[in-house]
Amino acid sequence: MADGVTRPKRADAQRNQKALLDAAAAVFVEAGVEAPVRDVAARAGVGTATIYRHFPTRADLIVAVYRHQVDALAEAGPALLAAGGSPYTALSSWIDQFVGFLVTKHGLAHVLQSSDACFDPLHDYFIERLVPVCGELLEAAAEAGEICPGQEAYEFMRGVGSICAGAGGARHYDARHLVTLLVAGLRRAG
Amino acid sequence: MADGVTRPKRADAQRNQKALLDAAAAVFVEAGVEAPVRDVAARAGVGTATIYRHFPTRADLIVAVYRHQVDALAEAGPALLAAGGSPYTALSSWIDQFVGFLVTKHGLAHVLQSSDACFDPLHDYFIERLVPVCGELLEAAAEAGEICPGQEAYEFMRGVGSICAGAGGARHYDARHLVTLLVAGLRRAG
DNA sequence: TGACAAAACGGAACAACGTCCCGTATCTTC
DNA sequence: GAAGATACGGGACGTTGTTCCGTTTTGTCA
Repeated sequence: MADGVTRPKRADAQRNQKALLDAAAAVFVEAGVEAPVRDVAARAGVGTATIYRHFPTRADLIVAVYRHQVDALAEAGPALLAAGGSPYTALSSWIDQFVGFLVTKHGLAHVLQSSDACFDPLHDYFIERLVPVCGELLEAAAEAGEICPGQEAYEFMRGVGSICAGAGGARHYDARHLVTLLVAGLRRAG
Repeated sequence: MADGVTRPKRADAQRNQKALLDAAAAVFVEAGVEAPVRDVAARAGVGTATIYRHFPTRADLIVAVYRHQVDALAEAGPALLAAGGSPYTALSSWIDQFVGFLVTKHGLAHVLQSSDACFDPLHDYFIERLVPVCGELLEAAAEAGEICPGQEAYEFMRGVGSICAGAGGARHYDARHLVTLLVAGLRRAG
């Protein structure tokens, strides 16, 4: 709160923060989100301590890199519902978008479901932004009688995330297909 | 082959191997299968190199600890099919047993789906023993018209494993329930 | 029984990584 | 342009996986 009154960051700090974000985005693509901190720092041309100053935990850095995309996903949910198709179709499409997001970010799904406290900020951000949206979609589909009611949104999202995490470089493994099974299962099992 | 002609291991080697298995089983319960190698060695009262001599990779140790239980699971599949219930019920029960096995072994599901080459022996052992069994169950259920045909056993097992891996200490996450959804999805989606 | 060679052992050593500390450099403000 | 606050850089420390090498234990054969 009261963003305006806080003194602006020093120019070099702003520069380094941007350099770190760019470097992290590039390194994450090449080596996954679990790439060594030193690599990100080196690519940004800063010392290792600087990365900790700007992003106390790795999770903070990951959140900063992907915040826009997560927000876009969060906004896509209500849009799909409002688009007029059936709620189940909207749910299905949204989950598919979520899967598409996760499987293209090497290692992201993996750390997302990690129980390591160091990733809590990441976990919390995803929960805060996406679980409510998923909850709306599930509820709408349940009210329309398209799926069995009572499915917890958090649990479901985590299940989808887990299935995506299993995709890490495996052949003969189609996360999209398995998630389709999971979504289809909502129609039948309670 | 020709087990009889290979010279038996030295007495101290046999002793240490047993001590390591016992120690590993205990440490895995307390700290998960990713517990530090030093901890297992210390609990067994041996040096760190000894553990590598007996079990070149961590996966070899894990396989040795859980081999009996995996074998029992593999044998349970045909038994369930022969028991007379519907193939879908047999499949469902068997998968439930698999889930029960995984969720009680901290971290096992997690390393099972790891892409780290160090876990390949573990991965391979599970595939070799369980995928064929799952394939039989899937095929039987498909032939009985209870599920859509064409589901790859490996992919399905891996999906179940991934869902279990997501359970690592999370509250509000019921791996069994999600797997039930996945199994139910087999009936509907292709 | 005693000695010798093979087998196995133990702990130190090395490398990779996450994290933190402290002396130094840079920036803002006046 | 000087002073104080802010931020920086790279080295230091702790943890873990893995390997090397001098030492000990074991099995065997005289």
